[in-house]
Amino acid sequence: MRIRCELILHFLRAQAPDILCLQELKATEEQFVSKDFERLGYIHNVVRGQKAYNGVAILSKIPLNFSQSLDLLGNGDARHIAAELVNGVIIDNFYVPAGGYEPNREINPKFGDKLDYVAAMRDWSRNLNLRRRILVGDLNIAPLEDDVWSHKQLLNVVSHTPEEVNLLLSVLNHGDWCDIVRHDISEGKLYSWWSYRSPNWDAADKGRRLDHIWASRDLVRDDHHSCILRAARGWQRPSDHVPVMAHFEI
DNA sequence: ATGGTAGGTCTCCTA
Repeated sequence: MRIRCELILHFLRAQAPDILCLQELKATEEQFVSKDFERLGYIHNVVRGQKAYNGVAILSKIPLNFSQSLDLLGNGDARHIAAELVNGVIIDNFYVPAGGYEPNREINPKFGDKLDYVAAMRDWSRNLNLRRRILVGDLNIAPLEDDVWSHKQLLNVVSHTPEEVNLLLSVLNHGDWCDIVRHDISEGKLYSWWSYRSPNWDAADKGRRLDHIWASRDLVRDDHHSCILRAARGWQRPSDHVPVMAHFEI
């Protein structure tokens, strides 16, 4: 996040969202400098930081009633922060574990942690009274065939295995969330992430939709819209993720 | 069939 401060400010000036949720800050709360964000009107900010790894934040122009942070694995990872806006809408911002390379929890404990984390999200979500609530984040899972460049070639690749996909869909369905970006853009391939390891990301276009915005059903109206800012992947010193945006009339 | 890049830091670990 620190190395991408200028990119974030550029995005905020250009798009001026009311709220920006960040994941994988790789910074402590002390290292998270919010003065520049405050200058742009984001004065209601909440951060859950961690040295070198993880870390999540919510930048907001809208006043917040309170914030909280869940530790779903009980290991101290900074992977969630939630805030309630003054209008009563709660935003949950998650950074789901990436899960390592081998999609087998017997030989790769990181994959087991990922499965456990998403299962804990399902149990948490199931007990919510789901109204006026938005869930966003780097969920590190691309659930649909059109969320990856090749469904068949990624079936055994962490982020698109049936085990992960079914777990994520169980969070979505048991909680009765609406995948608002897919609701708004229902047809065709849709990606939010392109690996750094592919030098020609644009031409090769081997992307995945790892970043998501979900909403409780009561917030889903006819007049909202979503978009993914693909162009941001081509900016100077880009992140491998691009902004996913949704507009709500609340 | 394999390796490719990036960031933060413990010169390696995680993504």
